[in-house]
Amino acid sequence: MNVTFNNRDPVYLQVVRYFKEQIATGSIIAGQEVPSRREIAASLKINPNTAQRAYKEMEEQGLIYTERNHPSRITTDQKILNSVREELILQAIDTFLESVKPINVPVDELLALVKEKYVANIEE
Amino acid sequence: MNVTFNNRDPVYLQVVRYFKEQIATGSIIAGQEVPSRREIAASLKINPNTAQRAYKEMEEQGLIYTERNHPSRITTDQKILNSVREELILQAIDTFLESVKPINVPVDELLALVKEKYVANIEE
DNA sequence: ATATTTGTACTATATACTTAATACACTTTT
DNA sequence: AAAAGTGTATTAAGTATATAGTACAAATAT
Repeated sequence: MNVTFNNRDPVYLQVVRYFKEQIATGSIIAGQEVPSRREIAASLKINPNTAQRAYKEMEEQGLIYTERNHPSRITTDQKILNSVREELILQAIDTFLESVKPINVPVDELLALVKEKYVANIEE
Repeated sequence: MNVTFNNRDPVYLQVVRYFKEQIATGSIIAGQEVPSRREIAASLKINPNTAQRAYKEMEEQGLIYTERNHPSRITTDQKILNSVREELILQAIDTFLESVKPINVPVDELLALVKEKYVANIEE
């Protein structure tokens, strides 16, 4: 379990995002049990209430389900699971393009820079 | 004056960013007078204190300078001015790559999507 | 059966950001 | 000279997020 928090977004949303990333990469799969609220709070060093809030959010988005007083599990709804990866990528691109839009960067310059930094980033 | 705020970042930082974008695109130039705190607060419908905080931040970053009781002006330091565009672009790319890094998207797929969405975004 | 572990709920406090309302010294305009 | 517009500063209050501490019913493990 390896989550690096930023100070910008609410922690509970960053936790949700972490699970989405795990789903997107296939690191966690349909029906799999997720850590309890208290467990994940301890391992991420966050407050159990914050963990609860994250799980509640995931439940509302249909990512996990919970049977009364049983550990929560990743949904088995393949439709939802399959959409996660695309959702994350497209949303990242959207945010990115919105942020550079006001600067009028030519597409070629932009792609070249992204490519360059992508490679550099991997090598780190 | 056309600033669209999001609810994620502090308003004063979004104002700073707006001025950086204007500098990056050459819409405002070295030595140019900027609106007074009260003026920009009125036109952006934000609190004068928030405007003051944004200007104070810009002053600390060397983007504007203020002679006692005179309207603030864009710096004439070309070194600073020239670095703004690159700073904005590289920071956007950095944030973008950080956000997709955990998903392990192949560079080709990523570039293709960025290109596709870039074009689609312009046509809007 | 007892203890531990589930999920869930509630109240209180701390912090960061924003807004609100003034105030003051100095410059420019009238 | 008076009025309006500069930048700057201070204090107070509101909101969202995170933390802290506690509680309870139900399931599981011992």
